[in-house]
Amino acid sequence: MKIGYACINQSLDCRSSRTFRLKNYSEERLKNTIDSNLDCLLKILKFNLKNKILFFRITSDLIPFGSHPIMRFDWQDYFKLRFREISKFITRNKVRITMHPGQYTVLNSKNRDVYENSVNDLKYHVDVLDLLELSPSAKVQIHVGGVYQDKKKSIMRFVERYEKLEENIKNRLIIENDDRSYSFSDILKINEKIKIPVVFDVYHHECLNNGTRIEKLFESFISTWKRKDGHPIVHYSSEHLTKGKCKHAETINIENFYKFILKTKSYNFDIMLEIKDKEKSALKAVKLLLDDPRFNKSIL
DNA sequence: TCACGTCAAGCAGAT
DNA sequence: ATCTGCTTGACGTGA
Repeated sequence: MKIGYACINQSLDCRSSRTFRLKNYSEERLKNTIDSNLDCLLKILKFNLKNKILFFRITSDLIPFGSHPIMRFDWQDYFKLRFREISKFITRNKVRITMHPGQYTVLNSKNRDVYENSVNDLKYHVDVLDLLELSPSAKVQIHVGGVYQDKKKSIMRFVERYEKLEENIKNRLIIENDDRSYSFSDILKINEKIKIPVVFDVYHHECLNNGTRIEKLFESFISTWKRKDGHPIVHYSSEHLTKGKCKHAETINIENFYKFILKTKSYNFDIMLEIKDKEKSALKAVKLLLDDPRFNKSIL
C-alpha cells in the first residue's frame, strides 16, 4: 500500500506547475518554464522518497500548453535526457505515478471540438508517462464527463470514443466516480463494457451513491484491475469542516482514515489523498501506517 | 513590493 | 443570467 498526494508540495519552495499566459508565449519562456518545472518535480520526488511517500500525481501543467495548438516545439526530444533522469529515479525507487487531466477534458462531449481537444490532451498526458518510460501501471485518470440530460446515451458515447483511442492511451486510461454526475455503480457499468480499470473515490461516493455501502462495492472495484495495471487506486478525502458537504477537507481526519483502512485491510491498493494541505496529510497517513504493526510492513 | 484583474479550455448545480 | 467548483490559484501589469 502506497500513500500519495496530488501535484503540489507546500513544504518546498518550488512548483512543478509554473505556467504563463498564452499571449506571452515564446519558445524561450517555454523552455525556461519546463526546465524549472522538471527541476521541481525531481525535488518533490526526492522529498517524497525521504518521507516514504511512494505515490504521486504529476501536474498537468508540467508542460504548459502541452496539448494546445500553439505548441509546435519538440519538447519531447529537447528534454529527453531530463525525463530520463527523472525516469530512473521513479523506476529505481518503485514510485507509483498518475496524472489527471483537468475539467476541460471531456471525452464524451457533444461538442466535436471539445472531443477532439480532449483526445489531444489525453495524448499529451500519455506522452509524459511514455517519456518517463513507465509501465502501464502509471495511469491517466479522468471522469466520464457530461450527462447532457441523457446518461445512457452519454455513457454510450464515452464507450464508443474510448474504443477509438490509440492503444497506448487505452493502456493507461482509468475512470473515477465523481460527486455529482457518475456514481460508482455507473462507473462499474462502463467497466463491464470496456474493462477499463476504475478508481474508487471514497469521498465522492459519500456525496453521490445509490445507498450502497463501501464494503459491498470493494470486491467489484478491486476486480476491475488486472495485474499489468498495478495495484488498484483509491482516492481519499474527507469533508471540509466549515464549507460543508462535498468540499475537500483542509487536512486529513486521521481517525476516519484509520477506520477506513481497517475496514478494507484485506485488500491491497494505493491511496491518493485529495486534501488541501497535500504532503502534510500524506505524512500523517504514512506515520499512522508505519506506527501500526498491522500495516508497517506493507507500506515499505 | 503588492494589489487585483484576468487567465485555453466544460459542465453541472446553486444563486 | 451569472457564479462557483472542480485535482490547483498563478500570472503579470500597473501603481
